[in-house]
Amino acid sequence: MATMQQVADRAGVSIATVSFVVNGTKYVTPATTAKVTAAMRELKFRGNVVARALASRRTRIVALLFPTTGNRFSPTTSEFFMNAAERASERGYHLVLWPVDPAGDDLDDLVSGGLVDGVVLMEVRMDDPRVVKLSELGVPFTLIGRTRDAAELPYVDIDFETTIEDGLDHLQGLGHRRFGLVLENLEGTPMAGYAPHLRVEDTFRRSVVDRGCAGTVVYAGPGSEGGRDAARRLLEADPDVTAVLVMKDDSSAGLLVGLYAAGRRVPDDVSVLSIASSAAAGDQHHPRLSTMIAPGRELGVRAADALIDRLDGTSTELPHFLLPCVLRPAESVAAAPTR
Amino acid sequence: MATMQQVADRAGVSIATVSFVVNGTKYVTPATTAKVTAAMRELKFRGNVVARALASRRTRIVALLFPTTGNRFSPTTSEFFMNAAERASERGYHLVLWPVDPAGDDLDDLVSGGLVDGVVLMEVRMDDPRVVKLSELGVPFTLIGRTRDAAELPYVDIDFETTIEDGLDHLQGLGHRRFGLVLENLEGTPMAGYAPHLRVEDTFRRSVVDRGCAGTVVYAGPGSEGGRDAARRLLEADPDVTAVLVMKDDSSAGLLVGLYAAGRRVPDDVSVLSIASSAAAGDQHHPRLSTMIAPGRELGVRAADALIDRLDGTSTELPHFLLPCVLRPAESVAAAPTR
DNA sequence: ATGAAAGCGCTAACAG
DNA sequence: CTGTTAGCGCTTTCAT
Repeated sequence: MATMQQVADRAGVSIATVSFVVNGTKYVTPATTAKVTAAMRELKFRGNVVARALASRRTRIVALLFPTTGNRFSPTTSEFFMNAAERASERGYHLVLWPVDPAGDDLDDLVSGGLVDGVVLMEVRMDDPRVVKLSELGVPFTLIGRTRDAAELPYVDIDFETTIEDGLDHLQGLGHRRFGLVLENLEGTPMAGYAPHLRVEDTFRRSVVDRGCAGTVVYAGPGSEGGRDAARRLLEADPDVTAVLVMKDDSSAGLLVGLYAAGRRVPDDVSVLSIASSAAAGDQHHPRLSTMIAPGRELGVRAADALIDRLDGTSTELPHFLLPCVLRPAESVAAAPTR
Repeated sequence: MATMQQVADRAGVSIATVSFVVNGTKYVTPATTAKVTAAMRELKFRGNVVARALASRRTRIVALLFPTTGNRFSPTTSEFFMNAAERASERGYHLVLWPVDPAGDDLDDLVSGGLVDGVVLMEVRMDDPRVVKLSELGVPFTLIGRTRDAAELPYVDIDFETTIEDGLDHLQGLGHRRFGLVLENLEGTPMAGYAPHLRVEDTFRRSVVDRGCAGTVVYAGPGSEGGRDAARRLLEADPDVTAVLVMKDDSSAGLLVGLYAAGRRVPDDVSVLSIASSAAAGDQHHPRLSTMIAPGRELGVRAADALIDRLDGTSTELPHFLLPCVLRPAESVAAAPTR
C-alpha cells in the first residue's frame, strides 16, 4: 500500500507532482511523468480513494437506493441497475446498489461527508420521504420514477399513462369492451403510495370511462395464490370481463390458472396483457403472455446520465424523461439475435 | 454540515471529547456527555464518514461483488443480497452491491485506501481470478460459492452434491431410471467455469452411473427458446428419458413446451425437477414445478456473518458452511401464512 | 476525566 | 514546470 509520498521520494519529485500526473491536473514534462510512472509501477501504487475523497470532496461513487422491503428484485429492476451501472462506469463513476429503509432514515451516514457524490432513487412513491431527506441533505439526486409533483425534480420514468392507453387501444382494437386490472396490494406496507400503481389505476379508471367501457380493479396478494384469488374476485365482480391487464409478474401464473379454473380459456375467452413487465417474464407462460415491456435499459442509462450530467456540470437543464412500455403481442416470434 | 470541531466549540469542550462521546471510545462524565449531545442536536451534527474512514482505517461498509455480465439477477441472487444486507445492518455494517467485471480488474479502486472493510464474492467460478486479486490486495473476504480448492478460503455455499443426490433419490423413488440434466451454456462467456454448473454436472454424471441409471446432459441457450431446443435435443439423445433436472429458471418454461410439443405429458410421461431455484419461480408454471429451493436467506445471513466475524475478530475459525436445497414436490400445497 | 497534538493520504492554492 | 504547504474532518496516543 504505497503512499503518494513514497512514490514522490522514489521518483525524486514532490508529492504535488505525483498528484498532478495521477490526476492529469496539470501539465508535467514527459520526462518527469515517466519517472513518476515508473516509481508507481515499482511500488504498485494504488492511490487511496478515501484520502482523495476527503481532500477533494468527491468520490466518483453514486448510489442507487433500493428500499429494504420484503420485495424482491424484478427483472426490470435488475435491468435498471445493470444498465445504470454500466453507463456510470463508462463515464468514470462507480454505481453501487445501496439498501436503505423506505423511510430514508439511514440516509444520513450514506451521504454525510460525501461518501457518495449523488444518488438515484428507485421504487418511488407519490409522496416519498426520501426525496425530502435528500433535498435537506443537499445531495444531487435523480429519480427513476416520479413523486406526485415532480415538476421541480429531475426524473426519468415509465410513461404509465401512455402505456395504459396503448394497452387499452390494443385490446379495444381486438374488440374488447370489458376490462379488468390486477394490481399488487401494497396498502399497509411501507411501499404504500407506490407511484406506478396509483398512476396506472387512475389512468385505467378514467380511460375506461372515456371509452364507454367497463373496468374493474382488483388487488392481488402475494404469489401465485394471490393471482388465483384475484381471478376469482375479478370474475365475481364482472363475469363478462374479456380482457385483463396485470401489473404483477409473480401472480400472472396464478391469474391464468384462476381463469382456466373458472372455465375461461386464454386467449380465446379472455385476453391477458402483462404490463410494465419483461420479455423474459412473458415467456415464462404458455401460451406466452402478451406483454408491455418496460424500457429498463433505456431508463437505467438515462438515469445515470441525468445524475452524472449534474455532477459533472455537463448539462444544467432539468431532465424530465418519459418512455412508455412497448407492446409485444403474444403471437410475436422472438426476434433473431442481432449479435 | 457541522464539523466535530464546531460541536466541540459549542459545547465548550475539546474535539477529542466529542469524538469520545460519538464513538463511546472512552468514559465521559454524564454532565459533559449531555453538553456534547445537546450541541450535536443543535448543530445537526452528522459526522463525516470519509474523514472517519481516513483516520480510523475502517468504514463499516462491505461490498457484495456482482459480476457485470449480461446475466440478470435471479430470485436467489436477490435473496442473498437482501438477507446479507439485512444481517450486516443488524451488525452495524452497510452492505452494498458492487458491480465488478468478472476478471476483477476494477477491484483496485474499490479496495484501495480501505473504501470497504471487506467483500463477499458471489457467482464464483472454479478458478476465480477475483479471489487471487483479493488475496493480493489483502482485503478480508468470504465467498458465497466455492472455487475448486476452497479449503483455505472462508465460504458458504449450496451443497450441490447433496442436492443432486437428494433429487435423484426422490425421482428414483418414483421409479425413474433414465435422467436428463439441463444446464446453461456458459462456454465462451466470462462466466465459464461457473462452479455450480461443474459440480452439478459432475455429481449427476457420477451418481447416475453409481445408480446404474442412464443420464444425459444438455446445455440450453438463453430464454424460452433455449429450453425448447434443449428439450428437443434431450429427447433426441434419449427418447426414453422420464425425468429431467433443470438448473436454469428462464428456460424451464421452454423445456415444458418442448416436452409437450414432442408428445410427452408432464408429469405423467416425464417428471421435471427444477434445482437451485425458488418457490416463486416454481409457481410460475402450471402445473407447478417440483423444485429444489435454494437456501438463499440462510446463505445470505451466513455469508454476512462469516465476513463480519472476521472483521470484528468475533470468530477466528475458517467458516465452511454447506447447505443443500430442499425439495418441494409439485403436489405440495403452499403452507398457510405463519404470520 | 479531558485536552493537545500528531497524523491518516491526498488535493489545490500559491510560489517560484 | 515543479515544489511548499495548508488544510479536508476525524481518531488516537500521550499528557495532565
